Amino acid sequence: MHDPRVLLDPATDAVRKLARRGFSLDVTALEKLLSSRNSAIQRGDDARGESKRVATSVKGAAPEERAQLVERARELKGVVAAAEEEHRTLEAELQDLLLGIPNLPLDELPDGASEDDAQLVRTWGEPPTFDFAPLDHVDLGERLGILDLPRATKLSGPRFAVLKGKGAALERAIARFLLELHTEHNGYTEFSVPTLVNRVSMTGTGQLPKFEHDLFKTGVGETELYLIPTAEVPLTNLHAKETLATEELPLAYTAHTPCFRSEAGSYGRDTRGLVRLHEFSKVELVRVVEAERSRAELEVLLGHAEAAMQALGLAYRVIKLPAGDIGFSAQITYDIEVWLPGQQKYREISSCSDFGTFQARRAGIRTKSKEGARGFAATLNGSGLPIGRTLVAILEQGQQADGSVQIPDVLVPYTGFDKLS
RNA sequence: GGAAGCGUGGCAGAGCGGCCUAAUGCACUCGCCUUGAAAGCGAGAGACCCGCAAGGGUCCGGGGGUUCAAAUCCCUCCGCUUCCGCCA
Repeated sequence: MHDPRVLLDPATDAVRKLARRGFSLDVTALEKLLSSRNSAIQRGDDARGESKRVATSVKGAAPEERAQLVERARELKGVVAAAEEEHRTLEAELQDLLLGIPNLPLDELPDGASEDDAQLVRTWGEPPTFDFAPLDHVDLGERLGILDLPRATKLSGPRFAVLKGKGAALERAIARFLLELHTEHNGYTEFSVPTLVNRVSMTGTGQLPKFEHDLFKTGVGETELYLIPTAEVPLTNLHAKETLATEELPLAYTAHTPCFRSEAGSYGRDTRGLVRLHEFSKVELVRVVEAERSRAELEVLLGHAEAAMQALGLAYRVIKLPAGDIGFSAQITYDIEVWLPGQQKYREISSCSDFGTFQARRAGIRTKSKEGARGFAATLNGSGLPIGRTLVAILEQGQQADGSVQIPDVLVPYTGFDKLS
């Protein structure tokens, strides 16, 4: 969420920036709403102040004076109530408006709104070449007997997966490897968090109110809870409505959780295999930092995600998304795309974003320096990595002529085997 | 699910409907003292909102009500604790 005064400051250049991502900001409406809200607050404050003074003077007043004072106090009570009511209404309107305005893309982002407009940052590793026709992960997985999609559909429907035997073991191994990499080498603290969260938490990170249709929701009696689409939600909201001392920043948190996505609007895309599921698991990285440091911290975060790719020996490239293609809460996003021989394409495997203070304002994550300076924190997050897509890449990049799959060396201590056959 | 109790400042803990602008202690910050520290003494200090500022307003778990006036009375919701029941 934006600070309306900053948004309206011409120096912010908000209208142009938001237009780059296809959002048209109605400055006049916002200005009008803000100033009427402020004057309602002022009127209420003034009346309440007088009301208090009058109430205090009632006690020692002479009887005839007293009646007059009480009369005046009754009047003021009405004024206060009216001003408060007006404030409440306008405040709600203002919040609705502000909650629907996306973050401002940084100027360094390329123009455009499609994947094709992304800017290539670098590539790492050689896409493997094969002297045979490489299979995709579904064919590989089924031949190896580690993947059972028909039964997943029987259990839950399309876009679910069942892994079996060494497939399940490999999934577990990937998760353990990633967690240990990030906790032992990259300085992250591991958390185990709820995967069902309330509406406030979903609003704090920006999934709500705009993207309700992307979420799975549960309802039992009066209780409504949402299934998290990413551990970003619980990890970032851990510090909602808290003031953090700047000395304890940056915070670096990780968690391995299931993620649930409705995938509304992606009908027909990636219907095959493990690439796009309603439920998958992911090791997520979250950083909470001082506002001025957020851009630099994004490079740090990206480095941690890349370190995982490199340790696994997976060929990938990094792209900077164009202004029109970044998520609602982000001000800049890098995607890591892994080479998938089965598709002969680079496909997204990790998204690393800097949210600036956008989420912190919504969630109320404040900072206070030793000198007493107060502000909002900046938040960042990135996948480090999603287990399913990583498994896809390992299968496809590691496949051999005989249909077996070579397991990356770093995973062998966790799997206990170095080959799927 | 049933019963009872409790929610006050960073923590602990007072608080007859109006002098609560919330006592006191601990912790904290800054002085004095000291070679340095501790102790002692003195002073100070919260958060949020409106305002360029001066300043004003709000905050005793949340919301509502009674009253000229609520931390204090009433209702309701939430959370915590204890006992019972149930349960992995």
